[in-house]
Amino acid sequence: MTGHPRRSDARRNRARLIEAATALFDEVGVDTAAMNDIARRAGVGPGTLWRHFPDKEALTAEIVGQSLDGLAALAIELLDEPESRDILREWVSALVRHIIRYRGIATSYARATRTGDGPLGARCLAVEQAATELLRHARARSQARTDLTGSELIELATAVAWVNEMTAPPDTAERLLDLVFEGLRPR
Amino acid sequence: MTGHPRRSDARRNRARLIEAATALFDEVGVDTAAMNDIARRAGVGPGTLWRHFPDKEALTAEIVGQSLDGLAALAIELLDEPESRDILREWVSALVRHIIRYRGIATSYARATRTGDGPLGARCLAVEQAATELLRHARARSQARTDLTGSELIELATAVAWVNEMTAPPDTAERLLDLVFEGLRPR
DNA sequence: TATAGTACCGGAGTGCCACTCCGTTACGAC
DNA sequence: GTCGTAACGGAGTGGCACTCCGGTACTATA
Repeated sequence: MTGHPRRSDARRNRARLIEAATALFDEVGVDTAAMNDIARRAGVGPGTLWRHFPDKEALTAEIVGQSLDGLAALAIELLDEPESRDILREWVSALVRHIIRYRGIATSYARATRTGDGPLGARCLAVEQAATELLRHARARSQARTDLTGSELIELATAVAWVNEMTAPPDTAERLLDLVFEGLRPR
Repeated sequence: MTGHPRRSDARRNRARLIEAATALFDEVGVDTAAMNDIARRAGVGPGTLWRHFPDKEALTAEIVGQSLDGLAALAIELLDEPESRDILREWVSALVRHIIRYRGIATSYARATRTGDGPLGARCLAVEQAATELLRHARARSQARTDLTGSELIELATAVAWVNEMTAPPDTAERLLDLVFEGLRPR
């Protein structure tokens, strides 16, 4: 599946590109970071960047993918935790923090989750499955309404992350999550 | 404040530009519509478009502003309705539908609401005030939790509208609004 | 360890975008 | 009618994601 092993310079350049992109994404956000800047920072020509990653989303997926996989793994860990903890809420918080970490990524997520294809698509589906699993667990403990689906949960989490990206204060997200979980009506 | 009356050709071109932009925004969405295309459709040079509207957001504000004002007005109307109706929920639905109507507008809204300046800013502040007023009304009738603020309500509505823009089915919004209003927990 | 074959590289180039500048046109005050 | 100037048209700019191709350098083979 992975085909022939790549040439040594190709491997080296790929590593440099990922390193440069990670740094730039952290500094200025995914949507602001220009592909040419990433290439220059990696000490590599633009053409090289585009050969390694066919479009910007592919590069983004490479950078962000690992921590996305981490979210699916976190769900499995949490399912083994003691009963008392509200693991659904904890996991959604982690998801939102993850999206916020890379500014400008919420849009890519939403699109990838919807279509399910592209380099991000598969990972987003895995995250959605994790959500469904956590939801089943939470429902059994009366911590979530029974008609709520995994994709709805993801959609709301993504939406909260997006609006938090837009509005300056970064602690808004937790408050909004509280509102979404408990509802806008009085209890 | 409005200065000298404009020349006749200037007034005519401005009207044509607004007409063309409205049509194109409706057809392809605000973010996809290119300024040059709007100018060509209006039968006007690009320079003319840019003199009338200093940037794309100014044009957007002009097109979208009227229905935004309509939302503030709608709030006042609703406050006179009979007690039985859930006017907060109705108004938020209208807000979300309004944002969805022009694809790609949620981002501009979120930014304008946050900063409060720019041509959209003032109108967004008015909408936020309307939300605060409706919230006061709803709180008195136990239809909203007491610690919910107008800006939080707007943020959540904008977030739902945005995620609905991203995910294809346009009827998602009402379902997500239901979830947000009632909460993800069992009642 | 020289050489050939080719995987890979560098960077100029493309098309589209929002946005600017300036020489020219035509409106309307007199 | 004529003149000052508001307003116009459109070529131009810089930055973006993305492409193409002539040249470079890695590695399999001897």
